[in-house]
Amino acid sequence: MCGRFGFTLPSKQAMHRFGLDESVDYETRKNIAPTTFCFVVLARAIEGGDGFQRVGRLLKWGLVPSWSKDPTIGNRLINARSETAAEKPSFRAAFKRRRCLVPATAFYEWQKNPDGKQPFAINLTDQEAFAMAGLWEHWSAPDGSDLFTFTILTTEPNELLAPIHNRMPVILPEESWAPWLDPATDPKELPPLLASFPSKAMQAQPVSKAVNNPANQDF
DNA sequence: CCAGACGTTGTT
DNA sequence: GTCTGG
DNA sequence: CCAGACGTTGTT
DNA sequence: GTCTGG
Repeated sequence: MCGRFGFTLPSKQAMHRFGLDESVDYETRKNIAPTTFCFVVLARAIEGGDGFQRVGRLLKWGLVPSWSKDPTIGNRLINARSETAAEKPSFRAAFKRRRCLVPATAFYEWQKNPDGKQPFAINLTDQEAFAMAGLWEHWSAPDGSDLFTFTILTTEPNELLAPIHNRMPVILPEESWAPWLDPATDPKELPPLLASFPSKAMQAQPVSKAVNNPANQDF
């Protein structure tokens, strides 16, 4: 799965890396936990024209369905299975029209062994920032305020991740970013985008258990 | 018709 | 054990 | 994902 | 919101 990740690319460079037309400033973080506001990339329709622009936004990690009465459901919907998200009531509306990229420079997985759990950091061998596949949603609070949330899609682990964990986040190759973001993409074209990323371009290293505490940013 | 559920992970 | 919060 | 909290009554 | 179950 993906319950923790890091994103250390500064705002200005992220605009270039992800081809953004508009964005927001944020603090880089090595240790990003669920329920916090995170930098995501989504599509915004061009007014009076065709197509869309890519915009950067800060959304809360943990998807709250628009019909939910209790927004704390988001604490448990930090991931969505890519195999079933198109059908699940909590995710299907977002899967159709509100897909997003979740930029990261690493994600963390915990490997169970006889001594306990060993955290691993996984990133791209070339150290580039990458994009995890996400879904976002809008929830209106009873008091009229708005809450924008997102979740990260998961898939089968590749050869690198299999010894560590039984799920991994969906990582989108660059050529998949546009069709994933485009609300007009034919739904039939989406499942092939969600395959496990090739392990040859990735590396995993054990890291300090200091990562366990979301308050720790240095380890 | 209304009421109630709607999710993921991992562990057992 | 199970839930909430970061 | 992990960390941290969790509750009532009655008695001392 | 939408589906399932009674």
